[in-house]
Amino acid sequence: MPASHPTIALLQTSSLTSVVQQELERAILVGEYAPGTKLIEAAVALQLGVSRGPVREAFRMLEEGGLLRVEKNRGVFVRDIPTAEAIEIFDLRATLDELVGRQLAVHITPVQLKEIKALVADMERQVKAQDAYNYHLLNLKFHDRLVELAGNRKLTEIYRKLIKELSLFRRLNLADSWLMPITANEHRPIVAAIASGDPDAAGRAMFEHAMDSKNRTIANELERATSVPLPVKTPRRKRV
Amino acid sequence: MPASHPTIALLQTSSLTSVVQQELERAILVGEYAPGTKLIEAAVALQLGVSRGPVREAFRMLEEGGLLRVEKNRGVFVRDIPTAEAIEIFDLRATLDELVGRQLAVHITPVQLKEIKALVADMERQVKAQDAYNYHLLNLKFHDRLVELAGNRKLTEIYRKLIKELSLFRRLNLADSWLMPITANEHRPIVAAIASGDPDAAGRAMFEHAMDSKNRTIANELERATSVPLPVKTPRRKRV
DNA sequence: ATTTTGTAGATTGTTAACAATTTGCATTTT
DNA sequence: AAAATGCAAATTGTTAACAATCTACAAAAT
Repeated sequence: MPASHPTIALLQTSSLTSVVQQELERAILVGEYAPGTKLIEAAVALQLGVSRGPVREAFRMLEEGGLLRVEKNRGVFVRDIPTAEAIEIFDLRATLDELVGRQLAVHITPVQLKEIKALVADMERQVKAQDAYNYHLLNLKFHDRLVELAGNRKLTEIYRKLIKELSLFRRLNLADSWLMPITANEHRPIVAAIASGDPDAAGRAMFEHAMDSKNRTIANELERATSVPLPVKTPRRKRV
Repeated sequence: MPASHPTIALLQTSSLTSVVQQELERAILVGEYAPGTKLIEAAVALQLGVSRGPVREAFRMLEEGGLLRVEKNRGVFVRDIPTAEAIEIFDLRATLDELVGRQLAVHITPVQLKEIKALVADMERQVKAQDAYNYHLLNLKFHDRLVELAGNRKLTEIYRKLIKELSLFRRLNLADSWLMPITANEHRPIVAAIASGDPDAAGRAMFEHAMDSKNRTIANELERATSVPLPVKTPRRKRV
């Protein structure tokens, strides 16, 4: 089977639906559509130059993926992850990270270990440079790569889905830049535990790191919620 | 907000898309559409008395849910979970079950414990009665309920998704009825560990049970695969 | 005989039109 | 003034038609 022309390969794999899905997902994750935003079929269709059919299909996929919320006859909205759900996701992620640590301690190769160490070093450079944005990107990359190296594709798939949902949690992403050095300090011990080949130690290190991250983020969030109680605009409901 | 008339509530919540989605999911999980089966839009639409639009939207949801596989321009198929993927799912489930055990050991109430014990007793009755089918249903219920009682809705959601995918793994469901008494014997120790309040013990019991189930199922599958090597009909691919 | 080519039918991808519901706002009613 | 009522516009739900692609099979070429 010869490698097809790139344009042909593109036409064979991507339908309008899939392109719309990817583009909407990108826009949501990057914050172009904030949580709570209503997405109007016709507007999206017009903007992307397609008809409403593919847009609706993409909506259904993103709904199933946890990024959109659909209210029948009323529209689809970018999901806003409530704190309670974020806590659940954090707990779940901690357990998955524990599994990742256990797997890596046993199966990681020297080459992979080197790659991970390079990421940690890179992050430490961003800390020194006070570059919260690039640190954030590298941190995502670091954890994503660890999961990937654990070698369980289903795990990777679910992990990524959880990360996407978390990114809709109050768009906290860059806001908490002052704890950058704190989280950074936990990365070397994690790598060391993995390198030591002790599954329990590596699992525990990953778990604790995830839970620390959870506690910091939630504490942060609760503080913000109490100090700046911006009035919640309740959307009008249908009359029953 | 007064409780609406049931018919009104139905009309407000369920669109054609959602009904088609649920009906297809039911049919797939119950085995009416075997893994590998091609689903033809027009045929499904005709059968359910709707147009192709809602069917396509339901297809996209089920694709995202892991029950269907879509090949552009060629159709959608009921997914056939390869053994490698089943192994991944089993491993993942074991870790999730471990989390469930840890949570339950700490948080389960006496009433809930009683409910679980009743399920175990019921299963033991099915073993005595040699009723593999009802045992299977109760076993699903048992584990599903444990996850539910762990109190993490995101965990429950993901767990159920994994179970659904597993049910597409060679439709093994009832086939391995002779190991019914084996798995049944592991349930009481699990409940005991949870009741003891020791998170590590309960987590370990759940994890081990899940891994045992994995090993039995995979061994079973491999054996069948080698003893009855029925020729795999390779579908015709497009010429490139 | 095997492979290639051509073509009709089946099926999927996409769009456009129509139907039903909701939303916003002016008007009326209390 | 506040609450109900009644449209018109906006938006979503659904269907039907059209376009593009694939599949199956027959005919032709090697």
